[in-house]
Amino acid sequence: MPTSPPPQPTTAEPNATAPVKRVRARRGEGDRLREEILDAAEALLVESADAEAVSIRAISQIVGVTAPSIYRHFVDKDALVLAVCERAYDRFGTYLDEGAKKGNGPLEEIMGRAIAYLEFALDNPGQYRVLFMTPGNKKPDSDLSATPDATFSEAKGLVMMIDSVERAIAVGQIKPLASAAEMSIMLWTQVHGIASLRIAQPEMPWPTADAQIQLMFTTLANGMCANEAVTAMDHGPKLAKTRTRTRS
Amino acid sequence: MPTSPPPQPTTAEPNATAPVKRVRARRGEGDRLREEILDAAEALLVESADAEAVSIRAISQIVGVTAPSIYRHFVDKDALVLAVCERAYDRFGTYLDEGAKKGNGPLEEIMGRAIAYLEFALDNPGQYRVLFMTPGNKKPDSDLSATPDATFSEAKGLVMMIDSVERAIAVGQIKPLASAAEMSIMLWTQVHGIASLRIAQPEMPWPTADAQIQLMFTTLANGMCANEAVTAMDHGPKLAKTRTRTRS
DNA sequence: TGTACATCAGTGAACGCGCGTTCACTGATGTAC
DNA sequence: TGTACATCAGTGAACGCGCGTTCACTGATGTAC
Repeated sequence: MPTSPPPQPTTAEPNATAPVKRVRARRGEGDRLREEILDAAEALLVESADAEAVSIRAISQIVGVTAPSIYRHFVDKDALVLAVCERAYDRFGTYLDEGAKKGNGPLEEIMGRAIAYLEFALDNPGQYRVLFMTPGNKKPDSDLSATPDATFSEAKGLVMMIDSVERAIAVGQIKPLASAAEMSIMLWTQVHGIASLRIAQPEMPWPTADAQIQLMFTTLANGMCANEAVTAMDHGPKLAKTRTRTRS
Repeated sequence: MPTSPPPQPTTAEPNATAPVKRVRARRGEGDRLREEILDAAEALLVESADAEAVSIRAISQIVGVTAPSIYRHFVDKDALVLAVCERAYDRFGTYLDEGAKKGNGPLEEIMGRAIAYLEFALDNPGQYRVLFMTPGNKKPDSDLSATPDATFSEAKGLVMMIDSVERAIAVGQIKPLASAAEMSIMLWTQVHGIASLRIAQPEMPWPTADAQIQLMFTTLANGMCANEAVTAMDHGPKLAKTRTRTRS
């Protein structure tokens, strides 16, 4: 049974208009604000994909609450951003899984995953940016060194991809040009390349995303070079002097 | 003939030690500080590839000058950052051209360019980040709409790449799976994918950059799928409902 | 050669701003007796 | 059923900080006479 709204203090209208006039959460409903804060933070992240333009004050204003009340739900700003990322990351993972489920057979799973990846990234450029285009502390530092192999298994999507590739190789759908892990990473970097360049340089006259991913598939399927040209490609290390840049 | 240093006010040592004690530039040498400012700004950009942690104050401190003197050389911070980017962009372009020159024949030019691209990106992650991993105003907005086709011709490296691909197709080294422009963009996104993911996620246990680009070449050369699997790849549009995201 | 003066590279103090965060508080809600 | 009280969601004022930028200035350098 809905309780009657509390009388407004002194301001003009008692109920509607004005900046929303939040109804204060009930005793057990503390988590409601928490979710609203996350929503607002994510919204800010999306519209101004612009770095950390997201501020505690802006978030609190959207939610219709004062800045300090955020600290009742998150110990500090980092914790908030982390929570936003985790939520987005989870949704991303779920979306990829759904994409994979659409196909039957490992090759179609892989394609489904790649397509879902690109869809999610282009539909959620702000989230994609913080998750995959920005260096640094998405996860608390302690976690990183905690489990040595966790770095990759944390990237759950990649693990699933490796699994699909292994099966595709076993079934004979994919040539084992390298280990399943290396090939999965290649697929990841390729689709990430499309997504991230489009996001970072939206003003460029790109082909449609569809054309791009189709060309990627076609090239993977057919190979790009005439046979007599292939020999040109086989000589030792390609990169000179480059510092490794892994585990800086 | 070196003029004798001016007497120090009251502080301890008259000449050495202490934070460097800049010699003030001569009459015509105003541009010396300008270059030093650019160097410092770029250095900051590199070491803290972390967004715009670069501040006027930090720059001026490195150069050994007070903050306001920067405004004698750049009208505001945006102009400074823009100048840093332009300088880096020029160097990048030069480096790519050198990489291309090493090979003979269009296919080797393409590979040389791709390899140089990855080298530059991994050796200059800070610069690469601002140039290709961060959305927004690298160029003054006016320029963007000025010349309609300038958006791509501004990306000089891509234009050169398209040229190489055209020649490679003409010579029969590359199969025309799509237009030269589309294929060039694909090559760009692929190598960007490798570079940008390594830069954004340095803590991941990546294969060596060399292994990655070799696998990319190999895959482009050979195709990745067994022939009987290829048919699975040919069906209409792949992406659902994704908003176009170009020219937002 | 000597002096007065214009030039101009760089200074030092200050501005207003938005930020993350703290602190003591208010007042509605539910509970114990 | 009625009252006193603990709980706890949210407030309002204030903090210190680093930022980009401005302003009037200083004082060495080069030039004109």
